[in-house]
Amino acid sequence: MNKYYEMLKQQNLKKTPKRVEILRIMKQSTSYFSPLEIWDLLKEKFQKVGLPTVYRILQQFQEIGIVSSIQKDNNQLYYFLCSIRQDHHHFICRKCHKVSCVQYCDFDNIKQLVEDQLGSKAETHFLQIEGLCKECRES
Amino acid sequence: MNKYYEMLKQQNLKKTPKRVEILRIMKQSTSYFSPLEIWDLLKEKFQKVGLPTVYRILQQFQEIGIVSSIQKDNNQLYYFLCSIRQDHHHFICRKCHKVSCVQYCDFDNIKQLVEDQLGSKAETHFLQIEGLCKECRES
DNA sequence: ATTGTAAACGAAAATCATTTTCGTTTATAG
DNA sequence: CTATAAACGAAAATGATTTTCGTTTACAAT
Repeated sequence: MNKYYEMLKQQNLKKTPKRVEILRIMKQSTSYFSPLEIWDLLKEKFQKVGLPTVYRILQQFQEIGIVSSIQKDNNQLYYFLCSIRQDHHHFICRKCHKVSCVQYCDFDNIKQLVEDQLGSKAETHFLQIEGLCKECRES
Repeated sequence: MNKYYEMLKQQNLKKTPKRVEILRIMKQSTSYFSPLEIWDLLKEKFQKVGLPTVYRILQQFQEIGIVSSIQKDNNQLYYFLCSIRQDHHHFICRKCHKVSCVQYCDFDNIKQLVEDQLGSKAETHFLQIEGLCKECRES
């Protein structure tokens, strides 16, 4: 966890009990979480904790690169622990909601295609893959 | 527009003035629209038109494949006209919000990578590319 | 150890996009 | 022309996310 505490300190974010517990919760699981789910789990440890606190912390974690978010059709926020800096993408299991990093990025090729086809300059891209993870497809 | 009217008829959706006008508005532009923006433009033609109607029609258009939606950080809905059936992806200009289709899809390769790396079965994927379009980068 | 201060927090309310309900109107097939 | 399923508007509901603000806390400096 020291890596995360360092990242917090570098951004002038304090190592508070709520932040520590949210990190602990997210480290325990490979799934993505909604703010509400995190809140429910936080309440097991703290008698007083507000939902806005959860939203704030998750946003901050995303800003400093501790968590990433996934996109869903219902347009709600979901977060999972991922602080890999290298370009990569995520595979999400439809059934168990596990998130796995996929070491793959075709951005150089995409950039060139966009340049050739449209004359446009590609700056960022977002790729998300969904399906059934190894465990879920076997059961 | 006949193509769209055919698509409506096939799904038992009537060719109503509101649907016709929304199609006309979206055909006029290469940008994506929020439901609110569509509503504002609709109100120029109809004195009485509800925002839920706009939401309903855009949802239906998406379901039958007349429009696609894009993902933004603010988690709001944005739609643009696209009824290409072939696998492809979209380039979005950060500045003018124009959406262009990119004839490219690496899904077979992604499927194989996911299989090899994770043992998981990729079923769908979502790729969105952002940057500056030809016109905006030149100005 | 004490203190000053910026950061964090909780509670409550606000915001705001989106959806639902329901009674009325309309498109269109027969 | 009529029947009927679909569409619509108005109003209210929903529900996720954010803001405000007064209080508390972490922690660096003393």
